[in-house]
Amino acid sequence: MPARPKRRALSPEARREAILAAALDEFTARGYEGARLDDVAKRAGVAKGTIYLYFADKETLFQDLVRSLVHPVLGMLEKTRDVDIPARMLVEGLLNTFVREIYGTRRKDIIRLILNEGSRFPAIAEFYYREVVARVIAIVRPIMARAAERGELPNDSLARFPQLIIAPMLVGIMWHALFDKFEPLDVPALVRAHIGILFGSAK
Amino acid sequence: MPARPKRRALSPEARREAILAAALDEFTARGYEGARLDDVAKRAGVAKGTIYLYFADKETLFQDLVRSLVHPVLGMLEKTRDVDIPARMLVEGLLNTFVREIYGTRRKDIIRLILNEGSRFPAIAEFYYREVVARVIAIVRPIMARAAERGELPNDSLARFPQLIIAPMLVGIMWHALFDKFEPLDVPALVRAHIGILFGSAK
DNA sequence: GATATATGACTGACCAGTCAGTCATAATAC
DNA sequence: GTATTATGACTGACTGGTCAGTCATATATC
Repeated sequence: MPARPKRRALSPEARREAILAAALDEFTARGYEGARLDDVAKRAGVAKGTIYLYFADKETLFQDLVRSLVHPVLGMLEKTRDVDIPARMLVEGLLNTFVREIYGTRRKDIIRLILNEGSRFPAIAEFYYREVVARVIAIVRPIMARAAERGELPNDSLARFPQLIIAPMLVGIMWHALFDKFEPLDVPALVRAHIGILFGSAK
Repeated sequence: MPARPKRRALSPEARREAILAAALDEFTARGYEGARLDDVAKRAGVAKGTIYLYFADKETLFQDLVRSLVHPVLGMLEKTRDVDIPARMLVEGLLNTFVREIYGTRRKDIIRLILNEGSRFPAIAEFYYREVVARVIAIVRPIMARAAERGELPNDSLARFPQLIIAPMLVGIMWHALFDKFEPLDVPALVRAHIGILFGSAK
């Protein structure tokens, strides 16, 4: 039990994590431009110069932050590839995972950060599109098309517009950030209602 | 045809409009923090000091900009109040208006600005919630509830979560700003597909 | 004591907001 | 109608403060 952590008590990896965690807090609270590296440093318990030992500059810090939080999700995605399951099961799995692993965690803040700052960071937008959005669509689309052929779905709308599947989740994230204090939104219930509309209410 | 516009060629109102138009461009392109008033002035063909003759400060300029673009929509809303029409007709009208008057105009940039900066401008978020979001919900909810009772809708999901109605539009706006260059999205078709899912495809 | 790591005072660029001065136009005088 | 004076909208150089990024120095580690 180290009574008081001496300097350099943390491993380089742990220090990097501490800086990323602090950066998440600051970027989330103030946006990219508004976040100050002095505050990130203070929050991470580190001097400002130390940040520059781990990250080239503010933009790299931001991009590495996004990547570090998006990466684990890519692993989950891999598991869902090349499966042949009923459409409803896929969508329920996808949305439940989303509620649990993204809406229920700090990752929702990353989604918001990407949506908010993405147009000013083409590299981030492209990275996210290529690594996440395109992959999810590539998984979902053929399964929805098959479901439409089989008559599990009344038509091919979801195959043509897989965006319709996650749209309510994104709105849930935005609502939570902007309007929850005026009118709280029960996002898990929202998602259940959404699934009911897409596939007909379960009995 | 004035060969070269003399000083004070514009009416005060026109000058105010010019500044707001320039501000829309700059805030849209760079976000609130990123926008520089020097650039707004240059774009409006005005000296920086002039901006301060019309607006108290940067924040006021931003808020007045949002209000000036949201205001006309409030008028449209009024016309939709206290009607008793079939749910499908209301939703189609609402979404078509959205596509035409918001997605098809610069107003979509205002929506994005509100979604992006709203959490850092509680005044804006509250204004937008109270003046727009809450009103739309107040109009839509009873009509959806009635439709559910009448059997026009299979259940009361849309009455409980009117957010499900506009969610695809918001995703359309975001997609357009972030991912359209990688994979274009046909938003009017998206909306038609969405209506088909909500109410069953029209024959 | 040599190397690796960390610090935080410092620098320079940047930018919101200011204000003394300008000048086109309006008002008044003749 | 012309000259003189007054007005205030407009200008842009300037100021004060902020903050990303640097680097000489300090501290830990072996």
